[in-house]
Amino acid sequence: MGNAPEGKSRGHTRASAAEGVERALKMLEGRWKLEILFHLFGGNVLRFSELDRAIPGVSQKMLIQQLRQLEAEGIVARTVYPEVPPRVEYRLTDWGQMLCPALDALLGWAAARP
Amino acid sequence: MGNAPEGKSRGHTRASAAEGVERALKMLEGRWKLEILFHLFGGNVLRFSELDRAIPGVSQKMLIQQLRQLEAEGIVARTVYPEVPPRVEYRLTDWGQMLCPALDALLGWAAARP
DNA sequence: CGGAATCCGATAGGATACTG
DNA sequence: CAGTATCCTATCGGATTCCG
Repeated sequence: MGNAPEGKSRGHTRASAAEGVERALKMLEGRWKLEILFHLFGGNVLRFSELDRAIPGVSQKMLIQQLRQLEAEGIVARTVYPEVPPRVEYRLTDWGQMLCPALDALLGWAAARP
Repeated sequence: MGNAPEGKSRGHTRASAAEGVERALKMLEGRWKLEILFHLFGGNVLRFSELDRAIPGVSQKMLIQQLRQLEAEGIVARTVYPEVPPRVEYRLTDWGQMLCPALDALLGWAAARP
């Protein structure tokens, strides 16, 4: 492709790397997603109402919206127990758990700010 | 604080880690920021017009806006040469360069999607 | 060349009320 | 309990025009 001065860790082109990271970031964008994720990291399993109470300021609409998006992306798993009253539990998928070190790298970078 | 099942890599509380990552992500949010960053990674130094041409679809307004935000956050450095016609160059700061491995971690995670 | 200023539509997110 | 549905606002981003 003309010029590739030197590769970054993998064999991506600048364009595809930008797109890939962009897609990854899009999955995490949203006012409440990170807060949800950090409550679920470590294998925690929480019900809708527990998340609602654990995250101050979130509305039910936003909470369910962000959860649904995380679920659609395969980061969060949703389990419905056919009981009455209804019980729904949220946890991270295996892949979702793998986000932790990546976010930690980002946190480390932010902490290194001059 | 009641319960701390087990810490993640560092000594952060869930709340502060979420906030920290949230701040980091906010710096990278914006339609064109990643594309800008990937053009500057590796020590590349580009003029405004070069970035403009290198990033198809971006308007001057958006380009300058995203550049200004990256500059304000200390990720990008802007150098003005008092010539005529004017010349302005953009490059990453040292700290900005350090973003690369963190984004690569994110890319690696995205690539591991089941 | 490297912007700034203005207008304008789309979307993200908040408040509130209602439901199976 | 775990959501829907509706309305409303603020911010984001695009298009265009003008300036030193």
